[in-house]
Amino acid sequence: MANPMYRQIAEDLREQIESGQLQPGQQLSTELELRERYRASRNTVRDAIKWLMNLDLVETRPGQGIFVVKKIAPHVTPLSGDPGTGEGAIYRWQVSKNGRKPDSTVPQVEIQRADKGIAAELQLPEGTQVISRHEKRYIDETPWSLMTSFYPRGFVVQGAGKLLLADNIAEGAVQYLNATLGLRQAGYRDWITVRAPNAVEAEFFSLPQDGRVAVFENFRTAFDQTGTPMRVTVTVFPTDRNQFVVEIGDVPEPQVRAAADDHKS
Amino acid sequence: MANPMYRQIAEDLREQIESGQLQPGQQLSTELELRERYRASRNTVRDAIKWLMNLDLVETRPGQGIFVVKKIAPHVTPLSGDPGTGEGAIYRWQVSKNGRKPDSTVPQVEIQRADKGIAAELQLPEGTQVISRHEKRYIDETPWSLMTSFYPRGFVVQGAGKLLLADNIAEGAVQYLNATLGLRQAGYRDWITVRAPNAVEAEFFSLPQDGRVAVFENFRTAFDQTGTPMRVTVTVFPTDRNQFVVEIGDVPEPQVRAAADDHKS
DNA sequence: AACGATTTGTTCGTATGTATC
DNA sequence: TGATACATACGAACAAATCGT
Repeated sequence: MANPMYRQIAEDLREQIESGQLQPGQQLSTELELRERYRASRNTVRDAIKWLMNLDLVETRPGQGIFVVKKIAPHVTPLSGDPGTGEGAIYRWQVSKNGRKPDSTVPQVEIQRADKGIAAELQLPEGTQVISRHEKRYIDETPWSLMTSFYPRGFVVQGAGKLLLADNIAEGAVQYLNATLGLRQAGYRDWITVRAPNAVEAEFFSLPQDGRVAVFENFRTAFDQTGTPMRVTVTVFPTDRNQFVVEIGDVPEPQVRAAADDHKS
Repeated sequence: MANPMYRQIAEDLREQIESGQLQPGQQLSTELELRERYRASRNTVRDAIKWLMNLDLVETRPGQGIFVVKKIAPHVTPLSGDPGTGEGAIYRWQVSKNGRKPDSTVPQVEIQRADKGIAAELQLPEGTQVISRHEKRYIDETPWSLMTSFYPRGFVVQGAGKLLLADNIAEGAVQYLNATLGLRQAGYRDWITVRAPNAVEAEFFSLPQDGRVAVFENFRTAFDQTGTPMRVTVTVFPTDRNQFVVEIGDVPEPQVRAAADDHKS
């Protein structure tokens, strides 16, 4: 009696879902049937469903019904590795190594004025022109991440003209900048946050319009051999299909592992 | 007209919040006033408020009113660093370096049977007894993270008896295991996921009971000089107050930086 | 292509409970 | 204690999406 009725209904359905009585993708009873089963009004049943939607356990489809959400098999992105490796090539390799099909759009290249955050990372005055290279990435045809790299505009006049071409740089941007400008990527810093998706991101990733499913935002600042920032890459990953690994020091070959939960009260 | 009324109301209020017209912590008009201002019923106004609550922009306090949420100043946890460093000492150092006050409970020690995930990480059979050391951590009196470390039970009979004491290990667990068992922490792997908090976590961190604010879950597996796992640490961090940095290769001194958003459509 | 049946989405009204000041 | 404000619950009506006939 302590809990309101809609929570009790939600708890009951939750147990059925988490016990596997209701399988992912399976349709549950309609609002009308639930109303009868729990002897509650339609609005109360709907409140229970909303609760479960917030927990990302069910989804509703207008005109069809209520369904247990199908969890997407996550992709694990390694954040550590050879500091001198580029982004594009290693992405495809990492994904296909796991037997999945990577894909990405042709880069969309623009010249923009650096906003405060990008300017600070690149150690340039705010408003300085920078080259922005934007790419949408997919795994098994599903939208997976949005990547945007920013380079100082000066790189182009110094001889790295390919940065302005809307085309994949075959040898990778890191190798290309090394060959043309003698810039060696000596290291990078990743800065990981979680936030609600904006409207564009929600649309692209097919996330609910409200903020239920969050996104990772990773700011990667790459430095050359002199410690000068040479690139900032901002990548957005939905948290429902992305995870990260970092390896520091000597770590043996990774093992296959399963998800685990609730280790400690 | 495309959007339902409650969304339009939510959008209007959202703009006022994000433009700074409504400051964090400030009280909004009451449901009654909003009902009159937007000429909508109370339920429609409440739907708009619910939408903003999902986006974590406002919070409601029964008997008081509706308030713009105060964002908590985030703490940034470095995931990279000396692979041989322990957890407890470096945590306090990292936090106080930023001028904030760290705090943590005395460890709560238990002997548990390893569940599937922990057993796999420690490369032990499922159900093997392990030592669990659980600690609650605070920053500036605010609950900040929940940490649980798991060690093989065998460490105790081999001479590392302090692991069973409900007390902070002054020199740090890593140094202690080195001194007693000759185990050197050669490296570790962090595996980062995001999920909805469970009831206990929501309670401890004062998060809403539904899954609106997610938590990071970091599985850290530490390996000794032979490549054998010696510890698994599971730490849970609310995403609304925690961020991470990883540095790979040569990275210059970090700079103070501000948040940035929406770099690319 | 058109229609009807089913199902969820939005909006209103109303009453009562509970928390805070 | 009373007034105020949000929380829960019921009922009702119409809109919009989907599917099968």
